[in-house]
Amino acid sequence: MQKPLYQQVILDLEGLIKKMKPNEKLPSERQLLVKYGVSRNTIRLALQNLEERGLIYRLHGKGTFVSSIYLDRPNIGGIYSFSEELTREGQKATTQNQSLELVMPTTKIAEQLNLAENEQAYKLVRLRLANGQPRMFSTTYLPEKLFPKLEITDLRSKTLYGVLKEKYNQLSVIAFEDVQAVSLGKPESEYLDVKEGSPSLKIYRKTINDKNIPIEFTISLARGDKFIYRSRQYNDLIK
Amino acid sequence: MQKPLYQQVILDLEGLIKKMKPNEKLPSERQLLVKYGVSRNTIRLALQNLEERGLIYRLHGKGTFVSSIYLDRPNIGGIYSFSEELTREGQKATTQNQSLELVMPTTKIAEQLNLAENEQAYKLVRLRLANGQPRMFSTTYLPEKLFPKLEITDLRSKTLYGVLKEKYNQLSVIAFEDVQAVSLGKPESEYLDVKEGSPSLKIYRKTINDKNIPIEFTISLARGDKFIYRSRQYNDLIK
DNA sequence: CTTTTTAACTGGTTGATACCACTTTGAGTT
DNA sequence: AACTCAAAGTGGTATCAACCAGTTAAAAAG
Repeated sequence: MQKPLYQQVILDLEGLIKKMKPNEKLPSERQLLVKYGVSRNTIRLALQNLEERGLIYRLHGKGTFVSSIYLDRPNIGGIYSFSEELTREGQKATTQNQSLELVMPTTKIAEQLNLAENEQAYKLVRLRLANGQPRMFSTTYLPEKLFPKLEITDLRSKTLYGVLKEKYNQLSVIAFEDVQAVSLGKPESEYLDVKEGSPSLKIYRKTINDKNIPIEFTISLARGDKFIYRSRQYNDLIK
Repeated sequence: MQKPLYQQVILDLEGLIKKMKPNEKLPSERQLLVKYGVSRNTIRLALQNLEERGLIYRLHGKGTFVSSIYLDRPNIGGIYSFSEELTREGQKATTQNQSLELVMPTTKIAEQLNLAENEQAYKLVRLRLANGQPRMFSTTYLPEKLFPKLEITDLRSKTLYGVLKEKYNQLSVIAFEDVQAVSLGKPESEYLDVKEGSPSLKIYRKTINDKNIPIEFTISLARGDKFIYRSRQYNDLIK
């Protein structure tokens, strides 16, 4: 049971890229095709994947090059993780797990998680703090069928993603996030320890696994004055 | 001078998707191939693009489905291609170029653009509208040495990125963006036609070209009730 | 020697074909 | 009626071939 060819090419090219300098030119597609003994389609599949993840960029008529950002920023393309972001800034991140319960989701949530009529979901409410100060208030929904017997005690020593990965063997691959600016209502403002009506980031996140199946849907509220959302956008759009 | 086939397919499928419900099944690749009279390669190219942009998702052995990624959809976000994203949604995107002047940037701006002590920058102020309604107020700084003799008339018929690419051969590759929630002050609230103190997204963007040189720094304010910022985060795993 | 043109690169698009891996369905068996 | 399993359908991987569209450098022209 061997991995697909294009994934083998990806792995090899990743090693090659790591040894190269930013903006250095990679072998052309036709050279790679000979080197690996595969078709050009397969090479292009691999390159496309590397481009999507920001490791390389391609210029029509010129060639394929190592992206510069990758080397400077180790966390490139990684799924956004609250604790990782904070520890990188030297702050201490803690999480208060407020509650975990099995609920019948609203139609909107069920739609996001691809749940059928009578399927339930876990509702996890968390408060994230930095240096003991509230930063983000999150409500997470997880399909019950994917994570049977999830316990709040599972989350005592591990992060949520750690539990999903180790206990349920669920790997998140892509997260879609929508970010909006809102005014805080009363209950949330109390959680975040700010005045009612304060500006806040409302973040919707939907995470899917490698089978394109949704494994998580989270709605977060973050303090506008203490929280910055960071992202990187790659220019791969059609012109 | 015709658009590539797969892009025509994309446009047509976008129209189809808009009429469908979340999680509804699309025609199979082999059905689409007959319908459009193109090869399966072309169909898959189109579907792959739609999948990347989160409009559809595919399940091995089951089919291709309409994504539920759009939430309330008051607007589609992604500052990166404001006009393209909007026209794709069937909305009419327009830009009012308020002013363009050559200025001596603040140290903060100069730092972002890698400018030396006495180097100047163009300051471009724009108001972006959707269906005639103000959505985003942007102030953009461009290094004068990279874009000599930039004229506001250049922007009459083309987008900013179009001008940068065609007149100056500058290709943006990566944009770093920081997003924050703020309350709008008086002048900005008037521009965006909302009450003072309304929640707003403040977006800092730094764009870098293929030589790793900063070519643009923009600070934007977007209406919190009408603008959603969307991003996609990839995990390190190979799909 | 400078300019122009051509040829040889580069990645981008498209077609045709085949088989693999996973899911659902339905015919056949028990 | 329930079960088994083959067939048909789905997207995923892979090859071969050809041409298009930008870019660059070498050859030809002035």
